[in-house]
Amino acid sequence: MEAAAGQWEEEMDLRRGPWTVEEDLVLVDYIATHGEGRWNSLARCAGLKRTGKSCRLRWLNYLRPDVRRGNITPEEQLLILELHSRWGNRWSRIAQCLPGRTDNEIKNYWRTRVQKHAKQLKCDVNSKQFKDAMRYLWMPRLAERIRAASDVKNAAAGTGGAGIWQPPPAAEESENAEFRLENSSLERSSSSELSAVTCWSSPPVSEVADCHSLAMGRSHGDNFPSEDMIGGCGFFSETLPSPFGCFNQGFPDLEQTSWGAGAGDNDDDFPSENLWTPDDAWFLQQMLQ
DNA sequence: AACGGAACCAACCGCACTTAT
DNA sequence: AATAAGTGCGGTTGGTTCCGT
Repeated sequence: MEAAAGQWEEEMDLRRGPWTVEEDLVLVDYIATHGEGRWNSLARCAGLKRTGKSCRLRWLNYLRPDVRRGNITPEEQLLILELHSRWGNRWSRIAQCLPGRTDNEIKNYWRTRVQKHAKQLKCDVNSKQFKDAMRYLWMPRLAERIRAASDVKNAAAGTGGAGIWQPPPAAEESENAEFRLENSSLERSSSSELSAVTCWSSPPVSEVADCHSLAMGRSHGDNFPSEDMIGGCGFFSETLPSPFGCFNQGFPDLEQTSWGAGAGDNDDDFPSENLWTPDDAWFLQQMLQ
């Protein structure tokens, strides 16, 4: 039977490339009736000239009813940055914490938006410099935006103060809680917008300093960050203790860095605002001194 | 209006791991 | 126990869209 499946794939003139509406309908109908799984036989039985892999990918990334489409919200951006700092390129794991988002979507977001900003800073996206810039500039700024937006919303609604988004719990705790959006203060409103508010702040020096000893001596190469590192630190584990300990390995030549986003930078991370401002340059200069 | 480059994203590929035979 | 098939994941590619010139 299994051998027959392989033979079938060889003999069939398998389609590749973008899916047609007809193919989507066939796949959705078939899964609605028979359920998902056993993708190779599913593809065959449904009469789709696609590999099982292709069907699975199409279903998971696009056709599944709970897939969220549309722009990544600031709250989601913040969560992605935070989780990536913990887990590295564990896209599927990160995606589990953002209901409705797929690993592919998050991966694409990272590769396009985040790496673009790294490029602006003329440093590698995995470099310590960039991670610190994210941590001490980008993330607080995102949090501030979220908070400001919420303040406006609350003022309009006449509701009370915003909740505070605490730094994610220690990994041991979060392994269970997984700080999913739906269970956190980032809960979605019925208008499908994230209603709650967050207040991000840099970790206290002492807290991160505790992590430092664990983080030291480890390279970012293999399986970064390691599980024990996560468990031991809990929060922002792999950085140096304080903002003033950052960038001490040298930041790209600030004079030559294009702090403003380039032409055509219209992404919604900072609408009508550049990510790296001259103020940031000053801030980083102070750190380097 | 046309062109070119950048950005975006759906889909594919290869590999590793798990499960079934 | 060995092998094949199924599944999941991260990396990469290529087509499309957007935007500035």
